[in-house]
Amino acid sequence: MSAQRRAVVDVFTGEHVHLTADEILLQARQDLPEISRATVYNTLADLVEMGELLAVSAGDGPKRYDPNVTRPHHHLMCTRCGELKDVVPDGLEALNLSAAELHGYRLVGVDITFRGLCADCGGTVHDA
Amino acid sequence: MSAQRRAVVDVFTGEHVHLTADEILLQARQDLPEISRATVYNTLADLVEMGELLAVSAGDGPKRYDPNVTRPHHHLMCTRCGELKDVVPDGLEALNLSAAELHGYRLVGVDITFRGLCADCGGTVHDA
DNA sequence: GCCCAGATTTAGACACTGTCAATATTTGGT
DNA sequence: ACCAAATATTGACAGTGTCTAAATCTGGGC
Repeated sequence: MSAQRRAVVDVFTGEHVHLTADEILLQARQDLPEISRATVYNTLADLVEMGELLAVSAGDGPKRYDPNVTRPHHHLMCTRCGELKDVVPDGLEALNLSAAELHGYRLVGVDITFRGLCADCGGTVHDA
Repeated sequence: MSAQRRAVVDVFTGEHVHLTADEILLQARQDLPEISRATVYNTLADLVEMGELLAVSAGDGPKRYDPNVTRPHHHLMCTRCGELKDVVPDGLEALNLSAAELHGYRLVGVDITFRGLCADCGGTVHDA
């Protein structure tokens, strides 16, 4: 394992946030200033392939990388700043598609994204 | 209302598919060959603003535009070709986040995307 | 019918996210 | 130390979407 890959992996140790590739690049450059963008993308792709990271594309904006791969979960996204939180909603078991709704698809999984405003963007404060 | 806007609106009459901006541009050009890309984007943004269309960004690839705004619904997406179907899953009412899971967010809505393979991409046929 | 203000359209440049190919460098085994 | 294979780097490229400046069109008032 090269120093570059270690620098990318190290970004995630202790971090429980969902970073974008660009944020990961900036963080990794604090350890290893000469690391290139392509290497970060390559390493992230490898980590996703290996199952060490989850790539989450929610709404607009760039993909975010989720180091929480041990517990299945869904996401709560701030529609203003893009911040993601992991959540495990209640009532998941009851959710399903009737045969008629399947339209001949072979179902693989389901992604649930709750949309809202985080505390910093006006969450529980007022209504606009 | 200009001829250009009409050409964009006309793309959706009778169509029940979820087109990308590029597909809409190509269709509109069959009526009005000189229509520009920027106008299509402007018009789509206006239609979304007016509530006549829903912009759906599911997974990778470009946004798709959903003319079904009368009935709330969710989506079933082919992870290979990107095709979208509208669905209304069972068990929606039971789905929710506990207060602890809200993390101070003000909840606005929820998007549910079922992932699968459509019939053309290997849906009900076999496993590889 | 003409004119003008405002809205709309256009072309093209630009930005962002991500991918790719060619080349250079590093790594680890022998 | 050498060599083959893996990895990293640079910079070009692609797809999607936005923006700006200039041209054009529209519709109301006369």
